[in-house]
Order: sequence, then C-alpha cells, then structure tokens
Amino acid sequence: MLITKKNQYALRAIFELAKHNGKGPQKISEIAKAQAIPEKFLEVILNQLKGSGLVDSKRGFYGGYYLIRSPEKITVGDIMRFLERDIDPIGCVALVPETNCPFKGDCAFFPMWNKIKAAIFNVYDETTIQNLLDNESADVNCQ
Amino acid sequence: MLITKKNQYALRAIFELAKHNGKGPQKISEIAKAQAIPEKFLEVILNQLKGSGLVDSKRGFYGGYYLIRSPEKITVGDIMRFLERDIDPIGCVALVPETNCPFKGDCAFFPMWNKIKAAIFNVYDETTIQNLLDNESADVNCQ
DNA sequence: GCTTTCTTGACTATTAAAGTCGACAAACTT
DNA sequence: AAGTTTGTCGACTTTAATAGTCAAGAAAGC
Repeated sequence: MLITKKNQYALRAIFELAKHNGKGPQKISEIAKAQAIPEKFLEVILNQLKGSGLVDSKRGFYGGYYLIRSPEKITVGDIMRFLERDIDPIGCVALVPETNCPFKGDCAFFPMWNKIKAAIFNVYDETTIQNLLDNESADVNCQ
Repeated sequence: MLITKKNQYALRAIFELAKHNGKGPQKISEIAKAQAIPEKFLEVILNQLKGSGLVDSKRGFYGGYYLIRSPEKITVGDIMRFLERDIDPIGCVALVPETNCPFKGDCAFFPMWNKIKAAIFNVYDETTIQNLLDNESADVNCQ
C-alpha cells in the first residue's frame, strides 16, 4: 500500500471539512459517518491535524472541527508533508533509514528514489482540496 | 515506507546479479552477503523472481543465479510490475481495494492517485539496471 | 449543573511483512 | 556410485507497524 489508512483518513477528513466549509464547526461523529472512518480513530487523527495549522476545533454543544484556510489554498502536499514530517527527513528516501543503510555513501538507488519522491510531491503540490471538490461535482468515477 | 523491504531486496539482488553478469552463476550466499540480505529470505525472493523471466538458476556445485537479460534491457519497472502483479490490478490505485471502497463510483481522489501511480512508473520505466550500475561507478552519494 | 463535544494518553488488537526451518532434489566432484 | 554442494519448496514463527479502543477529564453552551 502506497499510503497508510491513517493518511487516507486524514485526507478524507479534510476533504469532508472542505465540503462543509463556511457552515460552522462539523462534529467528529458527522465526519466519521460521512467518510466511513472509525470515530475514535478519527478523534486521534483530527486532533493531530490541529498541529498543521490547517484545521481548528471548538468544544461544547455547537463544537466540532473546521478549516482555517480555504480549500483552494490547501494542497494535498501541505497535508502529506505534515503527516510525514517525522519520517524520512532527508534520508535515503523510501529506503531504509540511513542508520540502517548497508550502503552508506554508496547507494546506486538514491537518485531514483529521489526522483520518485519529487514526482509524487509534484502531484501532491499541484492538487488542492478545491480541485478534489471539483472532481466530485464533475462526477469522476472510481474506475 | 514507500516500498517494502522484500521489494528492496529483490531490486538489490538483481542489481548484484548485474554486477556479476557474464561471470557465471552467483550463489545465493554470495548475493546475500554482498547486499546484506538475510540468506533464507533471499532464497524465497530469488525463487519467486524466476517467474519474471529475468533470472534463472542452476543447482549443484557451480550453481547459483544469473540474469537472462542484459542489465541495459531490464528496467526497474519490469521488476516492480512483476513483484506487484497480484496487487492493485486496475483499482483505486493506492487506496483501498474497490470491494472495500466506501465511495464506489464517486471517488474524488481517484484522478490524483492515478497521476501518482503514473509518475512513479514513469521513473521506474526509464531506469535500467545498467543506469544503476553507472550511478555506482560515478560514486553517487547516499545523502 | 447538566449535556455535549473535544482532549489526552495509555492501552489493545490486527495484520502484513519479515524471516526461519527442515526435508528434499538436482548437479557436479572424485 | 557415494558424497558434497547448491537450489527448491511449503509450512511455520516472529516482529513491527498500523489500526483501532477506552476511559477519565476539560471547555463550551444551554
């Protein structure tokens, strides 16, 4: 699997918040239901996402989560970079962490992994949440 | 992790075979040592790789594994496609298998996953094992 | 003060990947 | 032909990361 379930959930949660943008805070339970995400797990995820500066929350009866930035100003890259901030800072890209790498300073694969990483983030960075919303209304099909 | 350890091992094993190309069969134990791969695990992997038509093997005293095709005619894409042949045939790319997808026929993320997959394989397909060998002799560094 | 909802950290479960074992089969050596 | 070397194969075990849960607490509104 190219992307973890947790990260998929994070993307979908923000996508859902974007759908609801401007209508006030949206409850975790609503987001969970709309996007078929286990509610308790989503709590953890959303809470973590607050650190990204993309979302914020409010407690109490009319509480919930909401976007701080508008959907056309949030890219998938922003989200993915935040979620992956603690893994693979510079290192051997997708391969082993440098400390385990049996090929220190001599890794024939390095340039390729680098290209791949760049190619992936190129797509991430050019995809805004607004783009995804537009996809949906254009009725793009999942196959 | 973007790529499994098993697949990394597979790539490195073929890379190692390419280094040894033309010098007759190379023993599993040699490959394992050279590439820091657990020997018994490598047995499994190489045996599996025979199905790809890229490598073949010989038993007995002067036995071992060898490439069938020359390194400049093998791309990383060839290998990756073989290794991933049974997962994600068309489906929702990196996401959930379609049978589990809660968004059948209505997946806003689909075009993006598709672009990413294409971008990755674009790099895989333009990278030959010979390119990797050339990297190494050019002393490209792992950082 | 009562309810609703988010908050937090620790906890457990599940799964896929990683790695191992042992008996066997082919190829070469002497 | 006997013995050694090396690959073959299927079943098994281990490990690590991910996924998911729990329960007590703290704001916010009613």
